[in-house]
Amino acid sequence: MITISLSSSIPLQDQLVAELRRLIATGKLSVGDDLPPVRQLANDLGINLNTVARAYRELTDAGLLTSVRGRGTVVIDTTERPRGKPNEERKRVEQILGAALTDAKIAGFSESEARAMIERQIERIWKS
Amino acid sequence: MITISLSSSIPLQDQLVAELRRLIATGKLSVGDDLPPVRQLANDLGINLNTVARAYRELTDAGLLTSVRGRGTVVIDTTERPRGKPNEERKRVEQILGAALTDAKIAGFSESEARAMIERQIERIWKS
DNA sequence: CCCAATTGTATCATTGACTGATACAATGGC
DNA sequence: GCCATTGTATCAGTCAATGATACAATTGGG
Repeated sequence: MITISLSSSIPLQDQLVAELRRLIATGKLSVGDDLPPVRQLANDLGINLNTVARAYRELTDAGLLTSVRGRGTVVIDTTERPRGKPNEERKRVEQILGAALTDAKIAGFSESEARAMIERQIERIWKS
Repeated sequence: MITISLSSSIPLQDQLVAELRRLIATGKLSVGDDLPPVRQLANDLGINLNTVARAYRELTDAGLLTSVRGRGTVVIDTTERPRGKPNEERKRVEQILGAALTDAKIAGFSESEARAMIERQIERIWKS
């Protein structure tokens, strides 16, 4: 269900966060669902448990998950759809985004690779 | 002509390479054009001369520039679109994605709104 | 009630990429 | 030949990412 690339230049933690965001955004994970314990997921993916824990922490800080020691990590929010905005403006921005993503696909990038790049850019643009 | 962000999380060298690629791809730099000496450009941008030299070197290795000690750096090819190096390609695509998302933010869209639009485009581009 | 298993968290060390300071080497004009 | 200009090489410092390990809280079985 969750796949990451150990050889990618994209940090493992970022890849994992992107994967989890994708699962939540696409409904593969719903409110109330339990996530695997950090040790189990870390073992399955072949990475350190801290890397998983930090990914969980990042999404917890973002308000998507909640973690309780000894109990586990649960989905508590599935990010909502956008509210109204001028339709033209949305179409324009969406077209630019679509062009950029199309470029990414033509360049040979997979969906998850594109998602990882998107996460990095969102981090840079909205959170720094 | 060349602008980079000192506070960005994207490495300066990568930003500079992307900028130079952009100038070459858009015809702002043509075959035979001289690039600024590494020290001058470094001084203009407020960064280390090595960072500029490494960016030049990267594009030289890619076959777009030629550098001769004591003489300078010149554009020798404007047609090349290397598909070979996934890492370089990734940074190029990431820059385009970043520009699109920056546009979205300037247009007033929130992070979650941007994510929703991204989901829609990914659905369209990769899954249909 | 205890204790052991389970689970997330905190701390410290290591590694590698990025950047910079400085010295070196080649080219060309005078 | 000299020297200013230009790219290159070498070394060091910083920081993010990752990992190894120990700690702390919760749960459930006896």
